[in-house]
Amino acid sequence: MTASRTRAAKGQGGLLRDQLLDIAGRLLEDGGADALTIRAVASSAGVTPPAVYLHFSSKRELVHATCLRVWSSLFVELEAVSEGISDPVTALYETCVAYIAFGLRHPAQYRLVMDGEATEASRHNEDACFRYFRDKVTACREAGVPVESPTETARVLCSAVHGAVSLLIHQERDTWPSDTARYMARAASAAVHGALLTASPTPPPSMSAVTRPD
Amino acid sequence: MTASRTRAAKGQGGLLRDQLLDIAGRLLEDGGADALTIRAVASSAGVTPPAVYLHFSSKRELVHATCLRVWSSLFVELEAVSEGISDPVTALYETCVAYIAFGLRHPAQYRLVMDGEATEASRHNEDACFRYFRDKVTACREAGVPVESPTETARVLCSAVHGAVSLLIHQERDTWPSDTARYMARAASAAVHGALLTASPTPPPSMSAVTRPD
DNA sequence: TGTACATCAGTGAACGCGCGTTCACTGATGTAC
DNA sequence: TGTACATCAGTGAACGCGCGTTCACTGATGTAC
Repeated sequence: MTASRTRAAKGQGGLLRDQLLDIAGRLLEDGGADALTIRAVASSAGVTPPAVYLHFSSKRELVHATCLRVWSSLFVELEAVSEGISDPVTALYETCVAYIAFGLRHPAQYRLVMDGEATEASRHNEDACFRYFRDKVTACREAGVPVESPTETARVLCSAVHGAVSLLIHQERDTWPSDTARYMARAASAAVHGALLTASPTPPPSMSAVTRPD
Repeated sequence: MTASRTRAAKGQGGLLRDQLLDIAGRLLEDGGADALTIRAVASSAGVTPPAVYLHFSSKRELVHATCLRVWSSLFVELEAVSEGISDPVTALYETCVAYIAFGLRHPAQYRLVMDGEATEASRHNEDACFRYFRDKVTACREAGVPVESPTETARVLCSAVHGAVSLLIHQERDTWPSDTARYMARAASAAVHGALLTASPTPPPSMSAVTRPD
């Protein structure tokens, strides 16, 4: 529906491809996954639907390329966090905060990659993300934190941070906690404490386990 | 598609309604949310699509009724758990386990009520569920666990158990951890420990906070 | 330097599909006289 | 006891919709001779 557009020059057909991906991202933000259709993308680009097929062989591939973009921007943000943090537990905590922040900042994108249908590439990226967290857990163990199984611990950790994102983005924005930063910090803190403190043989929770004798 | 069916007797038209809801649940289990269509429900019941409108005024209402069933069976299971558990922290923990178990046992139903579009009634039930957890947290506080804000703590707790369900049901079943019961216990334990131990002013996670001097 | 041609970024119209939903109708059954 | 009638659980055919996708075509542009 966007106004006229000048046709790309001879060798520059590929420019449309990037433009279509930009638009796909914007559609996702504005209207969620249902708004991401070939026709909407085309019309937003000021182009007819068949033009999309010049660059993506199917809708599936368009969605797939959109997902890859989301994953890579998430990875960039996560990797930027640990730089200059020497305490591995603190680094893990800040990684959790960054993950939650990313999800809350891009709810539709987050839903697409996590709730969307699982392609092989999406599985691969999910796995890479999991391994990223597991490596951070392993670093904690190497620094002396008692962790029996980094894989199991990372799974618990990931489920907690995923939940922190997921719970909010599946409800109306006006029911979100007033102080989002505080929520993120608290959720990340609980995730790390919960995952690491149960990483060595621990009795199930009971009064005596959670009250500290003063 | 199910074989012939004998038409209901004179006053018994309502029988079809329950049958349609049973079928809706089964379709959900077998094929996910996409499989839940008016036409599929009708054809599974051995009836034509317009017959569905004798009992539900729209697809939305059919879905809505299906959601209500899911919520009420979840509540029944949660409430059965606490009976006979005197330690409130243990009761909270067992509630978390039961919640996760329910979600993993009914993935499609869980997705429908949590990821589906938010009707007023679904919001009401989500809220009731949240309050259920919050009351359990409050019980812990009354027993002496230091909890600054039960609402905030319950939110963190809910996000963790929701994540424990959500993370698994959004991936292929063959990538699930081999020992599901162990996963549930660990995730629930981490959720409760994480939520309660950060419920009073706590420094952010760091090496010194998670290593116990022996 | 002019012209024929190949290239390539797009267009325009149409396809079949499954969906939710509507509408006029049917035919068995309990009930009133 | 027999018959006309109202009731009501369903049918059958069709509607419009937006979708992904296909196919034959167009028209500007760089290039070879």
